[in-house]
Amino acid sequence: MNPEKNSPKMFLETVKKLREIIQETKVPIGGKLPSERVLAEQLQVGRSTIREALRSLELLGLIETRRGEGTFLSDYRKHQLVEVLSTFILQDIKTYEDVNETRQTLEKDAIRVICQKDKFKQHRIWDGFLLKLREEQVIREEIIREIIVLVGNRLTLKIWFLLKQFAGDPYVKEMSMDETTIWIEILENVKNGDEYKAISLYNQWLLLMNRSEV
Amino acid sequence: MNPEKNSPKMFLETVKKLREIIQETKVPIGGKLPSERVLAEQLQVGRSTIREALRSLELLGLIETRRGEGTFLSDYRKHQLVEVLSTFILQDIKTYEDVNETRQTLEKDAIRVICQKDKFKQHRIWDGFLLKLREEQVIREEIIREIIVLVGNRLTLKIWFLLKQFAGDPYVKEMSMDETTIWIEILENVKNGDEYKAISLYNQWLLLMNRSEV
DNA sequence: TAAAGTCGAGTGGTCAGACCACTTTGTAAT
DNA sequence: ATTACAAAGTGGTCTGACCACTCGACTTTA
Repeated sequence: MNPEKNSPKMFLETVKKLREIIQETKVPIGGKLPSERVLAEQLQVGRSTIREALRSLELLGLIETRRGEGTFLSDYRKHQLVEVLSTFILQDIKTYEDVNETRQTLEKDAIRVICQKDKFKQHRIWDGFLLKLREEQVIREEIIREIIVLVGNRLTLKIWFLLKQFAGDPYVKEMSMDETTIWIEILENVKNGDEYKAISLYNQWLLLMNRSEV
Repeated sequence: MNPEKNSPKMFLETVKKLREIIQETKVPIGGKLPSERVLAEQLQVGRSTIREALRSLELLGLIETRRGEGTFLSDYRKHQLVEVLSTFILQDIKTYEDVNETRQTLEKDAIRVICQKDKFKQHRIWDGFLLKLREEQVIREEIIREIIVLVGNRLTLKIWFLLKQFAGDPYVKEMSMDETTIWIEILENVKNGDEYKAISLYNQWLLLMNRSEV
């Protein structure tokens, strides 16, 4: 009747412990982790258990393994996760809509915040985008990302980035004339700090996207 | 130079094959998958490889395993995407500020959406909350959660719920008189669908919270 | 006959040991 | 000093063996 021995989901415990090790030993991104055999002895578990945990983290893109070399802490902007999850999750259209809605929520709020902060109003980045919008092709994603980056909330940025990958997104397509026009207006209102107009235009853009997406 | 001999991550191949099996045999949600031993023979790989793949999917919340029973396809609506991702996303973002801001973004948007949807305006739930607010003690968290639930975006709800846990949150404390007053006003404006007033009051509440949080 | 108890087959959880393929490193031969 | 080769270390995989647990069929019992 050892409650600690009961340990349901040993491998989940291992995942947790691995994370602790990574944090405590301050492994830098790209840094090398102890070998599987060492970890097994260190955590007093079998190598297979260690491997199950490591493989899970690998599928998440948290770590990267190279045969003959070792296991390395990876930069977690890997896509494997998205590919796997999308086939399971995005089958459900409702979920797909949820993702889009949530992403749009973050984008709208970013626009609002930018409009409210004085220091951003005269930011020369807007003029740069306006120039690009009028001359060359710009992707809406670049603009939106720039806005969110400027807000400075890294958590929002990361969530947005992940959601963007999940959405089948029309973000990478080239912009139509109508869209370009709208985004020029949006940026001009952002420059002036006119929150309501900017949001209103963003909503117009969403409607435009939905129409053309049929 | 045998490209097929390069063996690009057998276990990743296994993940893919498992996905195919699940789709082809049309395993329903909650349905049982073949046992690990059967899968191993079916895919002509060792059981350990199968397990590494299954454990990865389990960490993602795509499957559920019960010792002595088997492996089951879990409801992808309650996937652990957010939980898992946030675990490592939040580890390098210690800033509570980011967490709080993001959560407030979601809350504000929920309020906006509720105000805009006609069918919610006369919802009797508001009257219920108003009654409770005036008589007994209600926790702000309940109100906010109810609002987000009503919006109906499960992803947002999950993210919000998670953020709430990470934030040191003052949400569970009892409400002061001032707060109660503000929330009564918020709900009344929500009832009337007055988006701007509701948001404005919410912002007032945030200021109040920041002052008293010193 | 019906209820209770027992046992075995099947399942996931874990471990140990053994290879393999590959990379790095150190050493020996040139 | 350079090169060639062997050894050690690492992840990748397989096998077989237990354990703990669940469930259902069977036996026993009232």
